[in-house]
Amino acid sequence: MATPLEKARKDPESMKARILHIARRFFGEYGYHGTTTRMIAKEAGIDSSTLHYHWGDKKDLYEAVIVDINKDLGQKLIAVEKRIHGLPLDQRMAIAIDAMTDYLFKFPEVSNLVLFHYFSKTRDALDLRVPEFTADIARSMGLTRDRKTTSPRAKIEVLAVMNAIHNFISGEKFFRPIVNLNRKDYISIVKETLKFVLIGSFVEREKKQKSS
Amino acid sequence: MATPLEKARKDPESMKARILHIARRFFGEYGYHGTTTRMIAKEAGIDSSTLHYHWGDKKDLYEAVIVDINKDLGQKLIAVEKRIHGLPLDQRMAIAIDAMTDYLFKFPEVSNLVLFHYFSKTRDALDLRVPEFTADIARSMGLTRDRKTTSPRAKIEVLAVMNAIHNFISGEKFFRPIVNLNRKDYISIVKETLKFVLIGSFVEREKKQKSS
DNA sequence: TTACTTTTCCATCAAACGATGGAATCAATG
DNA sequence: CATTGATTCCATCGTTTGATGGAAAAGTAA
Repeated sequence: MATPLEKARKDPESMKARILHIARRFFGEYGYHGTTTRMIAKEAGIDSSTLHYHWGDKKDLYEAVIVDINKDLGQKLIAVEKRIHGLPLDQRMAIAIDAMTDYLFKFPEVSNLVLFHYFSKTRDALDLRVPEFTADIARSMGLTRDRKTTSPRAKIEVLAVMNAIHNFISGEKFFRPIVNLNRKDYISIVKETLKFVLIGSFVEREKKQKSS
Repeated sequence: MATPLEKARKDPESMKARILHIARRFFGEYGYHGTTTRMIAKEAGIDSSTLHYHWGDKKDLYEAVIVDINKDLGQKLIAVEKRIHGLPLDQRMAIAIDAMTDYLFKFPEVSNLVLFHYFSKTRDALDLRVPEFTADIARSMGLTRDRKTTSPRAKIEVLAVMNAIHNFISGEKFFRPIVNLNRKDYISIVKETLKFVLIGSFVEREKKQKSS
């Protein structure tokens, strides 16, 4: 029952996990085609055939990476959901944005890989079913009227918020020189701006809805 | 004085322009490493050596593509700026979001390439200086107090807005199945949502600033 | 036509890439 | 110790990729 990925996640010291971790970073930075198995193997200090021994083909390793980061992301989202449950909307959003931003700045490959997966195609036909969080987040943020279905509008709103966060993490190397700030200041100004831009409209709408 | 790119931009019927146009699409969809010169040549119905004859190395072609889309983008931004000049902030933002969204949905490679350029590295050492629009947009939107300098905060705000737009264009193939809408409805709901999310906070802040 | 230039294709190269078979090494168990 | 299984490396294969030289074709001007 234990898949290779589960094994690797349980024992972070294993070579399997070591390779997976490095693969996350490289695939995140250079994308699927921009990353070679030799790059990963060299960084891990092993031969590329050892990599193949543990994870099979490049495609298989990439799929494992995608599944891996989606598990991490899902766990983090659940943890955040618990923290904000029951609070008023503005606090819910502020805390969620802070927490997710901190987390993603710590593991930027997650944002990198999510965005790569959104925005680019791959020549190799790899079909990976990725868990879909938009509906859950929409529910957690109280954007769904109906308990069961989530409207397209609500999902689009969630995507707008999530992507806004991912962008500043993945785009750091490009954006930070533009604003000319050190990493610490960049992170703090990003968090401020995200909260400023993203929260206002939602809170305002909620006010109007309650008053009517 | 006429660079190859300028030539190609002036005569859209030429083989040079034809290759450039196809290269835009492929580099936008598959990224730099995900695109092969053979793919582009095949799509253009020519031999890859003909491609090389016109544009030189792959790196050179890619650079030409980046410069090309940045010129297009710059021209579009200037055109939009003229339309919104003098209007109140909420209208300025609404019109700009509408216009840019329409434009980018028509030429999605532009968003694709911009985001690729933001979020991913390339193995080949290609250093392209890309024109930087954030300061101009910030000025055009009235986010700069000082005439000459643009604060980091203002630039980050501009990036947040621009990226929000790019995301929904580049992410269409991924997001549209999630919301399960046809293209027309997707575009319209994206525009609505962008205006809803992005405009509110800025207008609200301006109100407060004026009243104080 | 002829002479010359521009453009295109064909054949091919060297390097990089993903992948594999098999020998060598290490670890665990009796 | 010997045996077995798991792990790692080395050598190498077949393809793909970017790139080039040179012939063929198309276009231009006298």
